[in-house]
Amino acid sequence: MSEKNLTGLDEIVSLSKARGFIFQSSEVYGGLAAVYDYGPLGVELKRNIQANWWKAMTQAHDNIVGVDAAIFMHPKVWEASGHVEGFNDPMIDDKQSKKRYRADMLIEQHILKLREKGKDEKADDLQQQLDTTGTRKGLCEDLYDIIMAEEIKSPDSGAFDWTEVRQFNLMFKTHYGATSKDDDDIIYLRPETAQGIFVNYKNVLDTARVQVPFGIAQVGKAFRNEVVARQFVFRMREFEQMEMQYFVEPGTDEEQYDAWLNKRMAWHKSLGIREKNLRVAPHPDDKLAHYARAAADIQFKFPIGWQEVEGIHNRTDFDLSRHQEYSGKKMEYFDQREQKRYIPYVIETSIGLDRCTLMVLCDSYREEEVDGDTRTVLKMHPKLAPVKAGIFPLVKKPELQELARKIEAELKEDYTVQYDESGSIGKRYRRLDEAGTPFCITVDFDGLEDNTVTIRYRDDMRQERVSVDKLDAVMRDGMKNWKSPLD
RNA sequence: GCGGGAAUAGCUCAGAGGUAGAGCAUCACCUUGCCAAGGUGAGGGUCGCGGGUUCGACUCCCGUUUCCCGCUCCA
Repeated sequence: MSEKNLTGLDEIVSLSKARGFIFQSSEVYGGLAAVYDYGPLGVELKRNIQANWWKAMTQAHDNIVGVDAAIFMHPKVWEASGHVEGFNDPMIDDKQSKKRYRADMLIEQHILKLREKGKDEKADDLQQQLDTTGTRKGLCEDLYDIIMAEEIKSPDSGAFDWTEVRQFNLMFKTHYGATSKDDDDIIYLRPETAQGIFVNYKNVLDTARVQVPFGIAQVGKAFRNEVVARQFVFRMREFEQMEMQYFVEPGTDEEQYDAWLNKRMAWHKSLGIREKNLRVAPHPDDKLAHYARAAADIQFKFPIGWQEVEGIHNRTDFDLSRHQEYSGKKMEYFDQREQKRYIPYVIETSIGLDRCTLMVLCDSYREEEVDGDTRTVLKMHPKLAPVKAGIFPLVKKPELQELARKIEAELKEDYTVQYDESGSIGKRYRRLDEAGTPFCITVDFDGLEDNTVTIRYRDDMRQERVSVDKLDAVMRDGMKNWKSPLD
């Protein structure tokens, strides 16, 4: 059986639309950039992944609990977290070299040069102007005016060919309150779900009878005004995170970090993702985020290259300390046994649900040659499949329809199933191959005599004769013992 | 954000200054005894959107939106 490798996301995008996994948002109005909607198959797949994660993180551990925090949060949260400060840089682009600079840094360098040349008076004047930016026309305009007036040139190209100054704030703003229009009433759509966990850390500690080390898990939407949002659902402006923050005693954080990195990698494999397409990529120390002591990505080999699906971070006590500072509320944990007090360190596991869904689609997508014909099939783990079984009468005869409907009604109790009697039997098999459906059940006339049906497997198209009573058990086994087809 | 390319039916695409086609998909009826290709028919597009040129624009020009590739950016 020969196969074609994906060379880009095109096939996935087409299939997603044609079969109803993922659509572009507001398509009838021309689409909204970097926003996507999940269709009937997509929502099932996504929810299955989410449910699997939730179970693996909460149910499977006795010291991890869940929360569901609101998207809106007090604006001070984002001051404490560092997002307000960190996302407000005014940037300017050199049109010649295509390089981007922080506008205020350009001016500061220029001032330094002036001082080197002994033009202190001029430098003082500029410094004064720089210190008062935002008081004349506006932050960006004031900076731009200085650069224009001083004819500051690009450090790289020496060109004087600038775009205007723009602010890249990655947080979405909105107004809180129906009549609000003042800047005072601005709140943000959360750029990460983690803060919803940190601000509830005390509540959980006080109510859930947990002791360090313990974890809080959450699934929810987050929003970022990415400068470049692209590549289908890989980088979206509205996306869903599945996060777990694990609170540990300082000093044990490195060990816990390693442990969680391993556990999370194991989870990805448990989804049936092929090992050759997974890897861990540690962040070099100089690339670490402001809050992190150590960080690594779990990456998947997408058709567009190795890309991050999940991040594991040692966030230290940065977040809790900052919230203690900004809120004035104690974030310490008191260890009764050791009689000591400390602010816990936090190990974060943060995975993009949309990226994970895309990963499953990419990893399972196959185009196979079958008798000179191309079969498109999604060989995903059966437990993730949007539709678990197709149920077909071999031909459209009332007796067969009746038994097929009866089987459908029974299986419906526990599985998502699809009844189909249109077209040839082969066509129906192939149709569900594209939806990743692991089992197809076909009712024929022999079966009316001995209460048996044919079950056909998606991965190898193998067929088996089974008793109707055993269907549930056969499917259960098939799901439990499934192994990713090697290629 | 910059540079380049693209946008025609649900999907993949052809076409062309005189108001659009194919394959697949969808639906109906017939057929069909286990791997997409049987028969008959049907639905579906103001050719991304807005302007302009023209007797006439899907086609030419301008703008805009969206997507793709590269750069840039990326908590």
